[in-house]
Formats: sequence, structure tokens, C-alpha cells
Amino acid sequence: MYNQATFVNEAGKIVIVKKKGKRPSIKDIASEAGVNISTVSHVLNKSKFVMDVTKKRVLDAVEKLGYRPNMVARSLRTKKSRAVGVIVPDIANPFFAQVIRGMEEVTRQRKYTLILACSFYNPRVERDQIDILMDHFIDGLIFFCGYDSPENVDFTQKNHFPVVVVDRYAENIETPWINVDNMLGTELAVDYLVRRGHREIGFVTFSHENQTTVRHRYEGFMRGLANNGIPCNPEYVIIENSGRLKELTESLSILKERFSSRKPPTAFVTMADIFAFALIRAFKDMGFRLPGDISVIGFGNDDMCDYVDPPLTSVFMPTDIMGKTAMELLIDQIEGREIERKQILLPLRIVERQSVVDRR
Amino acid sequence: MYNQATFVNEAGKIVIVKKKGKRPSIKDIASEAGVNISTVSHVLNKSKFVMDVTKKRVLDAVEKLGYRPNMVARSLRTKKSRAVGVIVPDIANPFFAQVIRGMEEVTRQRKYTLILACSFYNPRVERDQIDILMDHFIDGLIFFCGYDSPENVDFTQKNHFPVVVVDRYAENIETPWINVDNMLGTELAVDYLVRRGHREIGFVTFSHENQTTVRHRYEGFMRGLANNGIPCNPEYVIIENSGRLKELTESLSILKERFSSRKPPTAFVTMADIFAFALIRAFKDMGFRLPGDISVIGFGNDDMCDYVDPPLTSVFMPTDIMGKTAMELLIDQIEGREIERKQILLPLRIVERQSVVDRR
DNA sequence: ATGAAAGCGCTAACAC
DNA sequence: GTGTTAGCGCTTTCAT
Repeated sequence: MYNQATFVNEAGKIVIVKKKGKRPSIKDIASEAGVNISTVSHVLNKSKFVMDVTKKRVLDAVEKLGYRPNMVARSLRTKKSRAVGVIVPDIANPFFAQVIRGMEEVTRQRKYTLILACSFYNPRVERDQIDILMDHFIDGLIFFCGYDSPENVDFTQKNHFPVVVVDRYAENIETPWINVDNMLGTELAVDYLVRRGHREIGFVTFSHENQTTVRHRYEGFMRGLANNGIPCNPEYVIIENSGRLKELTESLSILKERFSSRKPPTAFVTMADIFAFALIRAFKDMGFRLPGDISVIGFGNDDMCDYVDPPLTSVFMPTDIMGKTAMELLIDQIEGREIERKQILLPLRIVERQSVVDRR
Repeated sequence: MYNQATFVNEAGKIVIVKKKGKRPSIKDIASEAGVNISTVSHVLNKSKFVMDVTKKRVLDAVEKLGYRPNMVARSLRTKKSRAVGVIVPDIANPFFAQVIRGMEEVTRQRKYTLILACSFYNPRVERDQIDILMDHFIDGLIFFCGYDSPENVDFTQKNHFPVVVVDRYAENIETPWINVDNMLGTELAVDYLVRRGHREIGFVTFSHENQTTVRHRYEGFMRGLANNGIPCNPEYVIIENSGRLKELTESLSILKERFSSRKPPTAFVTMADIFAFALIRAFKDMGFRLPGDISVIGFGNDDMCDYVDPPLTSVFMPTDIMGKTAMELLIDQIEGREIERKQILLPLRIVERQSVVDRR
């Protein structure tokens, strides 16, 4: 621990105050202020009425010694830590990172601490990380689920431990979750393409065996086709098996192989923007012209959509709202506040750029 | 806290063991095993020799009750938490996110917990976040510095508190840091362009008043020019003032304004890939053809380099190594291991794609 | 080789 | 309105 206190004074400058050899404890404040430690505690926690004069003496001592309550001791006593855990499959995935930024903002505002853990898309690792987080007395937990693994969510839920699930629908109706309407997203995308005259529509996606998000986007695509009376041509569906974003060698080669001789559809929907980026690259390499020959619509509305060629029309995901709302939901639960809606499905909308043109 | 223990049994299945109403403590283990709590402690920490039979009894009890030591109580006693803090300006910046992924991997391997805090590019916020982290008894701290703020680094350092600085050179020679050789990066880029016949070379960057990284890349650019006997043309230097990645409206408009009538240089170096992406967009909008009319070289080797048009030649940054090494360095310090090198400057290299062509 | 007990810094129930 | 004190779960010194 650090054995000094720091302040930012009125001039905005950081002042370091060396005090004895150690960080001051509640005892030091008590003797400095000439009161009992319980009085100090009550002043700090506003847990009992304390006379103004006494209160001032305590507060002055706090400032003088640069006292900050020891959260570890407090946690041990109260079984609360003002820390929340967030488990995410991969922090380097920009989608996750953006949602986490939203969360971080809320934890800061509400004076909590965010403990991050990565599952690396592995339920066993996730399990271990939960235990480690629990060891630190986190007050609540947010799951991002890269795959279906209800056990890990359920076990915490069953104990009335505050949990919020993000980016996946929890089957347990009691578990609060927040998600975007993935099915709607791809459905809208298909509708959009159909309105532009397209009827031969392809889809590029991950293998969706155990990822709810992927599966829903696939189902939305199929529903979009059905809504518009278009049969699905399996040759137009490209499935990448790697399961990891940005390892797209497979879909690139499948695309090139399949459509080097065969005629491609006039438009594609993709599971994620990155697939659309890769698709654009692949078809350009094959000598197609985009968007003239082939229209594409992405999913995620990544910042890069503006910078690829053609600029990518994409389904916008409100990552910031997702993160903030998830964290508010969690902290409200922790603090025992009434929550109006526990399951939140955020709507999606299409951001138009230039990658889709009317079918000629 | 959760009032049950969980295991993953030999079949890989998760088993939930309900135990009384609460998480078992060391006392429960002691009475279950018929020994004293101190013996349990010694078995768990290997802090004293304990007879094999006794040890087995303890370990059996631990498994039976699903005991996990309470890290909070342990922290209170030992002043160690096996938790490390990481402060980063913005988690949604892919560079930071990638480095953090490397760190996370090491914390997991070495059984530490990573507590994340964002400074949102604000030294005051950073200061607050440090205090919050310290309140939780973190054993060490990693700073990513989005700006120059030596006070915050120094105050921890002066207390012999384990610190590692990433992405910035600490002026204090005692502070361990790890960074890429930013100056070398832009220098290499200029050399590369010169070798391809270019002598009119532009630079797109952030304002670099108080960001070491930005400044170094700028200096590297200038040095590259000087090395090759090329005078710097200030009209070829574009400075974005926003200070935030991905808010590039300013540089886009400056570029368009400045080179709509005036002849642009034949090649550009950029401070970050995103500037190169924006630059490509801007010049294409103006009717230039790339890379024919203008060559560009980026910095960062973002995944997107493959998907823009032309694919972007860029300076590769070893983010993974950076993160892992930083965390190893920190934990080695925490655990009092001998560290051979405390200041590490990682070399950089250029990844060639198609955005640079020989000057015609 | 194992047990007993103090104490880390704090909160909260109870005493005055 | 303020003080006294037990105890959260653990490590560690000192006894035995």
C-alpha cells in the first residue's frame, strides 16, 4: 500500500502529504479528532446523527491526514465491495470494448470499481474467472456470452446474486438481460435489399451452433427472405468456422471458390461488418465492381464503415447505451432499487452509406 | 457472496454443492478436518511443514466443502491482494484493447486479477482512479499514458510501489517502462518512401503538445526527412486537434481544403492507421487515384489494413508482446523477482501492402 | 508437528 | 450524541 496521501489543491496541482510511515487508519482519525472510531465511522457513512461540531472535527482530521477508508477492511465487515465483475470473451473485439467503455463510465459515476475478466471464448475459463471474481467479494456480475453456457449464469442467479446478461437472451426469465434485437437487424437488412429490387441475397456468417447472437442473426435473415417470399438458396450462404472475428481466411477462400465460376447473388447480408469488409475485398480481387455488381450490407456500424470502398451501409448497434444500461441495471439491483424493466431489447436501425444500390 | 461451492468434475461437468447457508470459512475446514485453523492455513500456503496425513485431511475437507480462501480477509491481513490495476485512457481504442488482452492473459496465468480503470484522457480522472484502485489494495499498477502527467506516475513510484508504464517513456529513470520505438517507426516509414523515389512527403498527426507518443512519431518523421536531406514543407503537415481517435472531421476538411487547388505531396506518412484511412477517403473524394497519385503509409498495422482500398502498408506494433511483457514485468516486481531489464523499447517494422508505389 | 491467540481496519449492536 | 466492543476470515508469532 502507499504510505502517503495526495490531494488536488484549489490550483489544480497535486500535493503529496507524507504522513508517518503508513496510510492512516480510522484510529488515526479518531485520535486526531479526539473522538471514538465509531463516531468517525458514523460521520463517514452518515449512519447516525453526529453533532455538527464533532462532524467538522472529524472531517478536518480526514483532510489533514488524507484519510481514505480501507475498502478491504470495509468489505470484510460488510460483505460488500463496491466492485463489480465483467466477464467478456475477448476484450480486443471492438464491439465488446465499446460496450465496456459505456460500463466503465457508469461505474465511475456511481463510485464502483470494475474488475475485468476475459473468458477467451472458453466456458471453463469463464468458470474459473467467476470464482476469482467472487473471491474478491464483487457485488455483482455482468456476463457477455460468446457462446451458450447457461450453467455459469444460472448458478449465480439461483443465489440471488446480482447478475446482468449482455448480448444474449437468458433463458431463465428471472435473469435481467439487455440485448439488441439481432433477429430484427438482419430482417431489416433483407427488407432493405428487397426494397432496392434485390431477390438473390446471400449471407455470410459464423457457424452458429452455440452462439445465440449468431443464430438469431441467421434466423432474422431467413425470416426476412420468407417475409418477402424468397426461397433460400444454400449456395448463397457462407459459413466461417473459425469462430473468431478477424480470422476470416476461410470465408474469403470459400467466397472465391464458390463464385469464381458460378454467378453470385446480387446482394449480401453479413453477420458482422468485418465479413462485409472481407467480402468486398474478395469480390474486388475477383474482378467484380462494387456496389455496381454486388450490394452489401454489414452489421455493427463499425467506425471503419466510412473508410472502406464503397462506404458500408450497416445495421447500427447502440453499444454505448447497451453498456451504460447494463451497468445501471446491475448497480440498481445491487443497491436494492426497484427495477421497472429487467429485460431490455434495444431496437436497431440501418445506417445508409454507399454499398447498396438498386438492382439494375 | 454466493453461498455454494462449485466444481468441475472429471467429466467436465459443473457440479453445484449447496452447503449450509454461507460460503465456508477456514474455521469450517478446520472443524471438518479436526485440526486448528492455523494448520489449515499452513497447508494452503505451504508456509510450514505439515504431516502428510494431516495435510490430506485438510485437503479433503477443502474439496468436500468447496472451500476457497477469502481473498478480502487475506488481503486485510497481508496487505496483498493478487490484484493489479490497469489505467488506460480509452478502452475502446483498439490499440489499448489489444494490449490489455495480452495483459489479461498473463494475469490469468499467474493467478492475479485485473482491475481496469479508464482515465478518459483526463489527468484528474486518472488521479481519482488511482485512489480507488489503491483503496482496493492492488499490488501494482500499469499506466497507459494518453498524455504527459508525470505526477501520477511519480507519486506511486516514490513509494516503491510496483509500477510499469506503457506506451510512454517515463522520465524517471527508476520507473520500468515498455514501449515501441515510435521515433524509429516514422523514421523507417520516411526511409521506405524515399527508397521508393518520393521526396515530397506529408504527415498527418494529432496535435502533439502533451502526448509523448505523438511527439515522438512527429520527431521521427522530421528526422527521417533530415536523414535524407529533404526539407520539411509545413504545408504538407496536417494536424488534427480533436485529440480523440476517430473524430477526424477536422483533418478530413483540412486535407480537402488544402489540396483542392494546391498540388499535394506524392506520399504521406500518418500518425495512425485511422488517419491513413481517412486520408485515402479524402483524396478519393477529390478525384485522386490511389496509390497511383498518392502513396500512403500508416502506423499500427490495424486489422483493417487488409480491407481498405488500396490495402494499407503500415508500421507493425507488437501489441500482444507489449501487454504480456508489461504484465510480466509488473508481477515480477510485485513478487520481488530480479528483473534484468526494466526499460524495454520494442523494435518496429513495416508490413508491406499496396498503398505505396514507386514515384513515377 | 500442531494449537492458541492476537490483530489487520472497519461496522454495527449495544451501552451509557 | 458518543463510546465500547465483538467479530468479519485470515496470517503469523509464540507456545506446547
